Amino acid sequence: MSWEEVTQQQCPIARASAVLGDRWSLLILSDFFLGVRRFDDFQERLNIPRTTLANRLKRLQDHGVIDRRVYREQPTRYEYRLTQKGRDLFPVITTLASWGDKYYFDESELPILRQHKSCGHDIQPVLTCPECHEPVDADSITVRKRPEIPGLPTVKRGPISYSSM
Amino acid sequence: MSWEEVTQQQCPIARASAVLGDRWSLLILSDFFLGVRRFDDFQERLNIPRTTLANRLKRLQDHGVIDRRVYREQPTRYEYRLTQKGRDLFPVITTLASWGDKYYFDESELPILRQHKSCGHDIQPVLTCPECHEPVDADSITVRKRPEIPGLPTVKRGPISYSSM
DNA sequence: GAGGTTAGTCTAAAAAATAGACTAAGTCCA
DNA sequence: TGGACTTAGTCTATTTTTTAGACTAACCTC
Repeated sequence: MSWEEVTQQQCPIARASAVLGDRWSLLILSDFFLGVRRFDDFQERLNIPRTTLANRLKRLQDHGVIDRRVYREQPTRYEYRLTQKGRDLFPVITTLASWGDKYYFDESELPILRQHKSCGHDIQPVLTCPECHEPVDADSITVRKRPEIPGLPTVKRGPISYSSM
Repeated sequence: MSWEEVTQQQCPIARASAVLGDRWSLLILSDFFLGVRRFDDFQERLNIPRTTLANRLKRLQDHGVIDRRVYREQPTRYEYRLTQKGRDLFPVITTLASWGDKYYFDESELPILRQHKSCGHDIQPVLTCPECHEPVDADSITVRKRPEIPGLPTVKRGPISYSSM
């Protein structure tokens, strides 16, 4: 099974991995959320090989996560911007950063601080239920496959559980 | 700059990418949250090359995200389990799944449904401020570098903004 | 006209991923 | 006793991807 086929599966994580599943894409995205937009800025900040950066930006564009726009004529220069689809990755980057903060840094030594504009606190955002507003974690959620729908592909990778503990 | 060096940076996303930044790790993690624990089950569900799977499980172990335990003697058989550090990746996998659901599936055709045990609703969890409980997105957060601390490495990849719009 | 800026491309070498056969140490069945 | 099955991997050769770093194009500034 080729990587193309894997990422075409009936699985949102597979689709997302087609876009973000490599060494650099999460770091590039993270830099986008820190305001970076230009090729050479990404290249210098990340120390990413130029060829690889060009390929990654191309892929993010192809998937509609960023777009490229002219910011100066003569000579024509381009910069990259997050699309709405790209901005919607904010929760992913943020929860990943919180996890990294928790396991790799002391609380007093966090490299980047995130302040909630409206209330003024430095925060690590939490995942909550949109219906009852309680925090949710792995134990508070039950996953299940959607019922088979005629005409739609079968969900092959649903939840399982082993009989033994 | 080697990948080892990149992932050693003063940046939580870099540290996280050292663990998860590749084609397969997010998919493997996702399967862990669906209850999968055994080598052959991962291999069959994901169609991942056996060598690659062995390497990934090893890396996740090395980083303390999963551990390997005996579940049967004679012959000795091992299975893998998420550690607390691994379970703490739940928000990352969940927000990534929500993003994939939003952009790659119709609402009525989501492959996997997540039900909040306590309130019973099928939900897409939302990111909120732990202080004021409002939802947060990219626009509601201000990022800044931590002040320099003597004895600690400088934060090289802080937020930037360009003068022009 | 020398040097700088910017967004890339090109090439050869190194590293990583892949397919698929193979292994070890047992079990289960007849 | 032998044959098929189970399970968690390893081994090897090939293909794909990544990498370092030089180079380019088209303009600007001094």
